[in-house]
Amino acid sequence: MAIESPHLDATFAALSDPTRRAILARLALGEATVSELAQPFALSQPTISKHLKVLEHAGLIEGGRDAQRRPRRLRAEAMKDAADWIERFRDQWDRRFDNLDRHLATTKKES
Amino acid sequence: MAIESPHLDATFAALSDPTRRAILARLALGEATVSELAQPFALSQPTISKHLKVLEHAGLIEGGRDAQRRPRRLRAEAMKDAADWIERFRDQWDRRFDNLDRHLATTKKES
DNA sequence: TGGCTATATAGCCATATGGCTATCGAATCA
DNA sequence: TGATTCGATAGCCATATGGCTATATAGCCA
Repeated sequence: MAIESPHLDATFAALSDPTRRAILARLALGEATVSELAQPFALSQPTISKHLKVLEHAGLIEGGRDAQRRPRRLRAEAMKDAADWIERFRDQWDRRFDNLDRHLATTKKES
Repeated sequence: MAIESPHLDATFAALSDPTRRAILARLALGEATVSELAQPFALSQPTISKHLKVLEHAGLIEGGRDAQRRPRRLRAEAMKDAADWIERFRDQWDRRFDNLDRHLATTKKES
């Protein structure tokens, strides 16, 4: 278990905001410009740009250029480490649910 | 895709700190008291308590009591939603790696 | 060139975060 | 009872975060 990881820090921090998660979800469908990304939100354009910078800093998106547009696209690979980190706990929550199932089954049988 | 989720916010935010991730990793091995949890870190006891509160608020841990001790244990199920959220992108990063593999294979063949 | 469009940057504000020390409260033990 | 131990809480500080408006920059079009 890596004791420190600025990359994980940045990734999880980036994912902790609902606006940024929505942006990532949108980008999963294909690249989009800043104005397209901003459109669903009641937030100013600079605020969206700030969110994009956070996502970029975490490596979760990257930007190209198309004239005066800066289309962003997803870099889903940047989520891999975060996913791996969480997945290590999967057996523990599975086990929990198994126990619950077993418990419910027992309770049912007893009633 | 849920548009808002305070629970996901709190979970990802909790995971964004290396101290807290280390605490979770420790708790994956079994419950532990505050002083046990604090021991590996060069941080004051109140600072650890603050981190524990963040983890508790995210539902990632829970506390019991044993005399004047408050042993914490992991609630790994609380990671499930976060894991599910991330996993939706897995095919995208797999595809990326597949593309890379294919590209490398082609390059190799050509050289 | 001038004006419009797309985006970035600067600067401000309020709140949150992560650290600390000092202190309180509760339980144990001598 | 009094001292000790475990942990929580209060209060302080510096920095980060998420929002805004105003403005700068860059590219396109008339």
